[in-house]
Amino acid sequence: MKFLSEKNPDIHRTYEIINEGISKRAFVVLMACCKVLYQGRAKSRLGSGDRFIIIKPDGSFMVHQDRNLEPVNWQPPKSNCKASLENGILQITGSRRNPPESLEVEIHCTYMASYFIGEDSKELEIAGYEENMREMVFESPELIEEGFRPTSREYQTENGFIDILGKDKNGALMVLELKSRRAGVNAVKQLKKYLDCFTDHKEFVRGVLVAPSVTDDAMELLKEYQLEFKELHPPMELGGGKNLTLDFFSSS
Amino acid sequence: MKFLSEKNPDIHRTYEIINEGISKRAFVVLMACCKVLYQGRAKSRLGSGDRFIIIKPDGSFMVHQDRNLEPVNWQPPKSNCKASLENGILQITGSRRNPPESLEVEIHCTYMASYFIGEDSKELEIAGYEENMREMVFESPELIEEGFRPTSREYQTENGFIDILGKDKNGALMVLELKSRRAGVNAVKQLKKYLDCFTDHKEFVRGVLVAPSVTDDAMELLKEYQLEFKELHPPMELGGGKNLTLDFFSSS
DNA sequence: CTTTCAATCTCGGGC
DNA sequence: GCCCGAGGTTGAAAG
Repeated sequence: MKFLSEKNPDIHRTYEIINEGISKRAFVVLMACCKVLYQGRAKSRLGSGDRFIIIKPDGSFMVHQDRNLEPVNWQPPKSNCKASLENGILQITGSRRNPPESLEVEIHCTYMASYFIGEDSKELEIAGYEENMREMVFESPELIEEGFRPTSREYQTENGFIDILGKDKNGALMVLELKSRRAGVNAVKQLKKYLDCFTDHKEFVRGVLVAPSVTDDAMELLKEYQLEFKELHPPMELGGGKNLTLDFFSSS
Repeated sequence: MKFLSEKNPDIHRTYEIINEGISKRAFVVLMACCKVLYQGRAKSRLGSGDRFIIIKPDGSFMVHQDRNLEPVNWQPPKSNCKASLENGILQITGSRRNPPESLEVEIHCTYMASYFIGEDSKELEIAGYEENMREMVFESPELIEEGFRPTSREYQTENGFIDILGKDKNGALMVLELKSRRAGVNAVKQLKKYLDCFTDHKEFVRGVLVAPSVTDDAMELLKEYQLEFKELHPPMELGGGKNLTLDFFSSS
């Protein structure tokens, strides 16, 4: 890991460090007093204050305040980040063509300027998504109910894609809408829309909302529409089959 | 701005810096080789690599890789962040009760450890759909009231930018605050702040909140401050992003 | 390239 | 506190 970090660099030195970091495709990090202007999909302005600025090697560009998880302003990966120093004014500009937009950060004073060239080849392994739930239901249909047989996933209707289509033990058609987290009224409305595609169907079609839980409003709406709810939690198992919790911190 | 930054601190020193930073409610920043485990709404694992770690005073906790805008793992504001050093293993844990979840970062080696205590009182001012409303009012001032003449938009005061400044048919100054959605008490307070910039003005200054509707609380506050409300709906959106793109090209 | 949709979405506002 | 809707959503996958 190569890196450089300086405290209280002046404007010119800050300019040098930023350029060096960007040209070396490093992780550039500043703590500085700045003001920010964004123009593009919308338009925003942020007055002067102390903030944290990050430029990643992939072109991601962020300005973080001391609050909130999200950056107050940003540019996505692949944006073109450049520093400029004109008439004694230091500015970092991140821009892109499609959509046309730019983020301008004017730096008044730098407390710390750094860049890092690190190594990180690991990718995140994650579980607990709706897709994991879909797989689980296909592999173990009895989790929905005894005798359930899924026939197709992502079944296309004129009102969108049905998560899972199947039949119950009596041969009645079942439409499943899956949610990986607590489901609200929107999920019920979505399910209802799918069922509306089967109004000309001869027999009764069952609609089932499958989620770890539902809001009270959603449960009421389910009853009103004569739909069902099946409690099911998304699987939380990571690949490899190892016992993650026990092995994780003792394995290195 | 107070801050501290050290290069290549050992595990014990890193532990001290993190604790000091958190206890002082500072912006804590690390560049370190680490591995990460998350368990809660979902579950994830990230093997060892060089990453950037941020703990904000509000409890926001992030782990950034050298790619992507979003952190690879995180905990939202108000999470409880603590460092622990046991059996020579340094770990930062961010957790919360509702929903129950935790993020554990095990640090193997630190390249840089810092904390910053900055000042930043400014809030982001953003103009999206409000922008269209402003244009509409400028083109058809009679929508506000008969005889209204807008004089300037984005008028700068020490308390921020006034959406529209103008005069009524009697020549009295009018400060307009636009909201594209139902306005709450915050909008009223904002308007009041702008009016406070005119306390030394000889004549009475009218403050008008322009929005499709207001909450009851906001309406009460308006009366208390002797401010006015004008119902106005934002222009029908014809695919906001595309409009913006077209404007961008035709104006340059 | 565009379109679509889930997300540990986040964030703010109302209730 | 829960719930709902918006977002410069982001990001990934599929067409």
